[in-house]
Amino acid sequence: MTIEDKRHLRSILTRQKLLEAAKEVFLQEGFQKATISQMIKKANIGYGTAYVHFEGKEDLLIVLMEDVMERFYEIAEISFLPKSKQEAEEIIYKQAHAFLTMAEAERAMMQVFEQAIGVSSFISDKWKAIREKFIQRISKDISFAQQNGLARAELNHKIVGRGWFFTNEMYLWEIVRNEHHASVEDVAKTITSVYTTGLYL
Amino acid sequence: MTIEDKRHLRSILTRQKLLEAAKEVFLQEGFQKATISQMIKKANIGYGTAYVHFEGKEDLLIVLMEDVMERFYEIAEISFLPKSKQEAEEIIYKQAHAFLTMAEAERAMMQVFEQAIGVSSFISDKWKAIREKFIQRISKDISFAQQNGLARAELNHKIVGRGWFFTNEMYLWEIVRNEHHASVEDVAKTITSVYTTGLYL
DNA sequence: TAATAATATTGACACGATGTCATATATAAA
DNA sequence: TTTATATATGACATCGTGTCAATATTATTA
Repeated sequence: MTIEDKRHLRSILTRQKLLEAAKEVFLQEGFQKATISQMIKKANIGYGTAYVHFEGKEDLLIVLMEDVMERFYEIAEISFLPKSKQEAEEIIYKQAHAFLTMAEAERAMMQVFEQAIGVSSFISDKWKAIREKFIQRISKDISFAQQNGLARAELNHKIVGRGWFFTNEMYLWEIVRNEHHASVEDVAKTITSVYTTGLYL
Repeated sequence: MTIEDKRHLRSILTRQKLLEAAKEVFLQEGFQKATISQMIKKANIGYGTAYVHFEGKEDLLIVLMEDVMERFYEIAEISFLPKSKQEAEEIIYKQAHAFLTMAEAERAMMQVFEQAIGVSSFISDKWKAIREKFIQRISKDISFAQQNGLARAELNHKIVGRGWFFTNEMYLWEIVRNEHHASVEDVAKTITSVYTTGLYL
């Protein structure tokens, strides 16, 4: 349709140049130190142009994070219908492992993201949505296991689910910061073992 | 000694006035929106004076947080020598409860602190020190329990300890943000139950 | 006591980042 | 070609920071 629209194409190109420049600057400087000036300079566009395409730094980062966030949602949506304690442990291990592996795979952008969470309530809300998605899923799974007599029914599934995700999340950030001293496998294996032994019958 | 030194007394008074004003501003505006200008205005002192007494916003907050941090260290130092699984659960519950109760008791300042952790690496390091103190203590306790045949020896005590603290810490921040929907007692009871069942024999 | 030294306070200033807006430029439509 | 519309631009106003030479206050010395 508007393939022939040079103006629109130019606009898209400008936007693209800015996004690429912004990514470079974010990775190099971190979220806080990154400035619009650095980005527009690197993209060879005018200062005001940045504000035509985005509302500011936060907006730019959110667009850059979108595919990473999408992958988190995919992990969160992994279905979970175990028939035994052992089967549960296997599935839970895989999910924890996949989750923590994301931290390693996307470390650079996640580092920027972590900084941004502390500064921008907009970005903080984005992460909160991911967190709630996971917790909702986990809690539902626990509930399912309880109904099937696999898990201790006396425990509040929401509280347990949050707690389990919290352990995973904090390990995620440690890995992102490169502050972990154990391998992703060992971490996933150990926390999963304590969790499933503590919850399942 | 220097009780007669009017200059020094005046200096201490100025510092005190600034600290009090800073606290008010921090609580009202949060860490990011709080400005030196607001503080010196409230304290009725000159702008440059603030920089004579403190290096900036971060420095001011750290001084204001010192007694709260001290109390965290006290909780972390609670000794832990259980003789049975049940005894362990009781002690661990108490510690978790005390930890989460701190969040409620110091909610206002902790909210400011949380924001500051995201922005200032200096303050972030302060919290990291508290975290490591807790984790070190917990890991040691696990190790002790393992040596006495109370806990599963095949688990890496450091990984388990970190994971356990992480659950507590995240619940702490939820409580600080007033985003929790379960009582401190229920949270402490539930996460302790899963943890001790998962770890102890 | 007066002069001098030491300490504490001050606000103007330079700097750097943000977001806006009137203007300029490039493209499309008439 | 002329007019209309979409994009791009950078100068500008605003705000917060941290510094520093100047000023005010208190102590010491002669």
